[in-house]
Parts: sequence; C-alpha cells; structure tokens
Amino acid sequence: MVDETKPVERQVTIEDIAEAANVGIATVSRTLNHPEIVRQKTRDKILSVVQELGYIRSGAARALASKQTFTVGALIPTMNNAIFAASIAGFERELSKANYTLLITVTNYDRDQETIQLHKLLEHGVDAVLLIGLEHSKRSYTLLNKSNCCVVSIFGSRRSQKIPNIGFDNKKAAEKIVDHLVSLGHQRIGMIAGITRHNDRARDRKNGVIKALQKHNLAYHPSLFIESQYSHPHGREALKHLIHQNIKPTAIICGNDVLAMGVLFEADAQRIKVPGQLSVTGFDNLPITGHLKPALTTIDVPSEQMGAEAAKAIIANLSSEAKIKSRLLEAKLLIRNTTGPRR
Amino acid sequence: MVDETKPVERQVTIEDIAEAANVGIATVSRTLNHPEIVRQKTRDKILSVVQELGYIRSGAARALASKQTFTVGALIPTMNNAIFAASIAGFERELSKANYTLLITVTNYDRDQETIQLHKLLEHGVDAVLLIGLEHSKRSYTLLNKSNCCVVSIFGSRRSQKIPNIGFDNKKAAEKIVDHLVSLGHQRIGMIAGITRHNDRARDRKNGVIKALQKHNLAYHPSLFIESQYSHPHGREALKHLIHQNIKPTAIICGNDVLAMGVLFEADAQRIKVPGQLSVTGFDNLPITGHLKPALTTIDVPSEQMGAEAAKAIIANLSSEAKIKSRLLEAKLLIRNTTGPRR
DNA sequence: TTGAAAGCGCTAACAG
DNA sequence: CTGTTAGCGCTTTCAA
Repeated sequence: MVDETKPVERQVTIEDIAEAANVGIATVSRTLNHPEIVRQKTRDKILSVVQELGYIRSGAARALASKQTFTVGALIPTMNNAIFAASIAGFERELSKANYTLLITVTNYDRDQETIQLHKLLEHGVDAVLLIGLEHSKRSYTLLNKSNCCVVSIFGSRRSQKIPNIGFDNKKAAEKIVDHLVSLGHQRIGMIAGITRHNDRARDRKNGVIKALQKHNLAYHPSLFIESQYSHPHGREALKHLIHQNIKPTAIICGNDVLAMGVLFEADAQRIKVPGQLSVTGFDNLPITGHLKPALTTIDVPSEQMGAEAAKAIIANLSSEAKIKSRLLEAKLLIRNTTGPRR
Repeated sequence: MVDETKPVERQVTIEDIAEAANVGIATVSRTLNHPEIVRQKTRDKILSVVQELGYIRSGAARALASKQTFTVGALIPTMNNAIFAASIAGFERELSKANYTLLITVTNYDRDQETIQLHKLLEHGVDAVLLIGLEHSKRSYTLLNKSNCCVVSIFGSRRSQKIPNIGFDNKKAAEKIVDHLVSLGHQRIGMIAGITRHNDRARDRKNGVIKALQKHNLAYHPSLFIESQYSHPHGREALKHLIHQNIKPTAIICGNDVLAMGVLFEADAQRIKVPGQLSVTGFDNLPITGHLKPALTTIDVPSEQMGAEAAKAIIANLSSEAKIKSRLLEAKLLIRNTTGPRR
C-alpha cells in the first residue's frame, strides 16, 4: 500500500536535476556556472529540467564549497540621510549588475555597534565590505585585517593606505566655502558642524573651516562654532543659539544640507533675511536644495558616484585581484542664492 | 628543513577551537548556540579560545547544516524615496535586534527585475522576504509559494490573504483628502498621481480620489488627472501642465510629498498663491514638509512603523511559527497650511 | 565532455 | 553534559 502521508516538500537539489537529466551532478554544476564548457545538447536538456522542476540553487552549499557568497556588506551610520541613500543606491545598482547582493547594516554612528555588525557580516561570509569614512575602531580594523576580506571606504578625505578610499576632500571643500564667504566680505563666520566625535567627515569639514579662517587672518570665535545632530529641528535650534551670542555672525556654514535647511526655516520664522542679513551654506547638495527659495549655496558631493565607483572597484578586485586604489573625486562649490555680500 | 613558504592563512574552524579547547566540535557548537546546556567551565574555556583565535563562524556551513541563514531579504522599488528609507530603517533596526541581517535589492519599479531579484534572494536562502505593496508578478508569487519562504508586504491597502500585509488604506486616505478639500468649498479638483501601472499604492490613491469625487457629486475631469514620476521636477512640470488646461483646478492632490513640493516650488515661481489661489496636498509626511512655508497638508504615513512591525512579525513567525496576520495601520490626514477655502 | 568522489565547516541526532 | 558521526548541497579536482 502506498504511503499516503503528504511528503514534506523537500527542496529540489542538484541531484534531482542530474537524475532527471540523466547526467552527473558535476555536469549540472558546470552548466550553471560555466555553460561554455558543456555540450550544447546536454546543457539544453539540463536547463529545461531546471526550469521544469523550479530548481533554486543553495547559496549556502555553493558558498561552502566555493568560498564565495556573491554578497557584499555595507556598514552605514544611518538610513535617514538621503546622502547615504544615494550612495547606497549607486552601490547597489552596480553590485546588482554583477550579480552581487547587498547586505546592509546600520551602525547609528556607534563604533561598538559597528564592530559587532562587521563581525556579523564576516560570519555571513561577505566577499567585500563597504565602510563610510576612515575612522573605525581598532577592533574593526583587526577584524578586517585578519579576515583579509576586500574593503573599501567612501566619503573619506584622504588617499588612505590602510583602507582604499573613494572619497573627496571634505576639508578642502569646507575651505572653498570660507573662501567664497570671505570674498563676499564676511568676517564673522559661524558654523553649525555635525557631531565630530568618531566622525572624520564632520571633523574634516570643521577643521577645514577653521584652517581657512586662519588663512584669511580672521578670528575663530569658538562661541560661534557648535556641533549638532543632522536634523532640521537641530539646525533651527542651533541658529537660535547662535543669534543670541555676543558676537553676531554674518554668515553660517552648516555641516550638511539638512542643518542648513533647518537654519533657513528658522531664519524665515525669525524674519532674518537670507542672504540680506545672513548668509547660509550647506553641504551635500540634496536634490531639494536647488528648488528652495532662496536656493542653497552648498557643496556638490558625488555621493551616488562614490557608491558606484566603490562597487566597480570591488567587483574588479573580486574578479581579477585588481588592487583597489584610493581616489579623491571632485566636490564642487555650488554658489546659489543663500550667500551674498556682507550686510 | 622547515618549510619557509608563508602558509596560506587558513580560516580558523570549529575543529581548531575544539582541538585547542580539548573538547569535541559538538561542544563548541553547543557553546555558541545553546550555551545554557554546556557546563560553565567548559564553556568559559571554549569562549576564551574562540576569543584568542579570533574565530569567525562560517555562515555558509551553518546555513547548510541548519537550513537557516538568519538573513531577511527586502525588495524595494527605489532607494531614492525617503519614505522607503524610513520603512527600511525601522525594519533593519528590529531585525538587527534579533540578530538577523538584511539583504536589500532594488527593483526600480520593474516587475521582471523584481522576480529576478527575488530569485536571487531565495538562492541566498533568506529566511523571509519583505515586499512593498501587494501587486507582484505571477512568477514572483509562484516562486514565493513553492519556496514556502516567510513573506510580508508593507504599504498595501488590503488585509490580503495571499500575502500578509502590514499597511494602511491608501484609498481611504485619499478620500479623506478629498473630503477635506470639499469641506473647504473646492469643486474643481485635480490630481498629480504617481505612475499607477504596476503600482497598487499609487492606483489606490488615485481611485480613492475619484471615488470620493463621485461621492460628493463632483465632476471627475480626466484632463485634470495626470500621472507622473515621483520627483520635484516632475511635480513642477505637472503643475505647469495643469494650469494650462481649460478647466482650472482650485486644488491639486499630489500622489506623494515630493510631487507636492515640486508643485509648491513651481507655484511660487509662477506667483500662484498657496493656498490663496490654489490648495495643494501631499502624501507621506516627510520630515521636511512640516517646516515648509506654507507647511504642507498631507497624509501621515506610518512608514517606519510598518517596517518595524513587519520585522517583528517575521521574527515571531520564524521563532515560533506564529502566523502573520494582515493589519492596517492608521494614516491620518494632517491639515496644515497649503489647503484653504476655495478662492 | 563528462562522471565519481572528496571535501567545504557546521548542526543535530544518537550514544555514552 | 559531552563526543562521534552522518549528512546539508554544492564545487572542483582527477580520471576516463
């Protein structure tokens, strides 16, 4: 008598395909991975069986046998910043073209968290890792090092040796902003920087501003420099704070566009004319900033490009050992309408 | 003579740990997966060896042996929409808490692409899949079905049977907007909807508007309804187009906030007073919309919450077979300042 | 061109 | 509580 119990839907395996196609499993494997070395007829037969049985290869088994997962991990500080979203979009697009899949983990700007997440990515066997910036915990570096997994960083300011970096010069970009402001006659320049602790990009931008101030023989007023989280409300609060200082800034440089927009909103609420009474600058060039009224003067950060280039470099490295070279891309100053002559 | 060639850095395996700790590999495995059933002393010894040797478990081997990868895949239309970013952020946060890792793939609103990506996720052995909306290709449904992988959808409007959905009623939300506009006296209402083809959310919103118009016995002017990609420039163009129609709308409902902002920017450029001459509404409640001047009347979509709830449901299902129930969350109308009495 | 067979590193019975 | 061992499904020599 036939066993009537419904069989557990066993996964279709390479053996099922081999059997149904009357070939060895090695031939099935070859057909799927190196079709060119299998005779056309055999291949067609196998492929049709694959189709018919709805065979889905086991990535785990493939990874175990071949030491490759075709996955790449990304460690990003937050998803709530369009600038990272743009980079990841470019990154994912290129990875996807080459049939890699992206594993994303969010660190919330927490280095311990980052190390933990990195460990997790490594356990998953990612073929490469994408990092933001060049400042990471020693433990992360150690992990990366002994796992000798392919790594790339984006957004960093230096042609780093430790980790190949595809970034741009945050510091120089910040200097350009100051140069521009100074050329407009501004002397009392304030800054709402991002939180610089454990964030090399924010720190480079801040240092760039300070350095440029010195270059122009302008005073650096610590009371005019504050650090703030990247959010509209924080930008608004920061402006309120700054305008209550003894020294009144005529221009405010913001660590990113979100802060700058917050400043713009608050200035509007306080009836402070921009750029009439106050010049404001951002950093990132988010899509919306060009539509604002007045349009925001900012730095055009090649975010999508960095992501895409990083992916291409990783793919090249993975498929041909091509060493990844650090590279700094262009970050242009976009002079729009939130900056004007000193009042 | 000693072999001086540098040995290939062989990966540290569970056997190395077992040997160094003088135990069997099973005990190492237990220590890592079910510490409570291992004697304290043995466990400590093993853990210290793990630390010392910098052991990283092989996810591939674990997955192959246990049929679980502790990864979850997400298929999203695009990364360039903050609303999805917010959902993914909530989703990732909850997954991460439960030690799952997120695999992201972008479909670009392309169903064939979606099926291909889904297939790839399945090959990677994801324990669950997150989908946006309820409209997917037949092939995707087939794939999901026979892989009997855990699935959840977010953003959809129905308590679906085929796929558990944690969403909100897009149609009803759209109706609320019309009700609001009608209560302000508007009769000639136009709409800039998203592209509705293969997008149930966009279509539900559009249909909701049309249905509500009928409910109020108002004419549905097809010439006042256009579909457009979600971008500021597209929103601007759409407004230009609408104001050149014979019938002039006194209110324009936008398929999302990005379109609405485009309309606001263009209205400003054309010196059309909002809401004086034209009322405008959005959909999503992006963080910036409350800061705009005038602040945008929109629908508060629980994007982050949907993502977080979806993750929790998946985790519960994976760890206890708890069936996932479809659920519709609240999406409130946020009346702000871009809507006013008909001129 | 193809097949047989040896692992890849781990989990989970099973036996002790 | 712990060790032994049989796979998990695939890739990749090695032979044929």
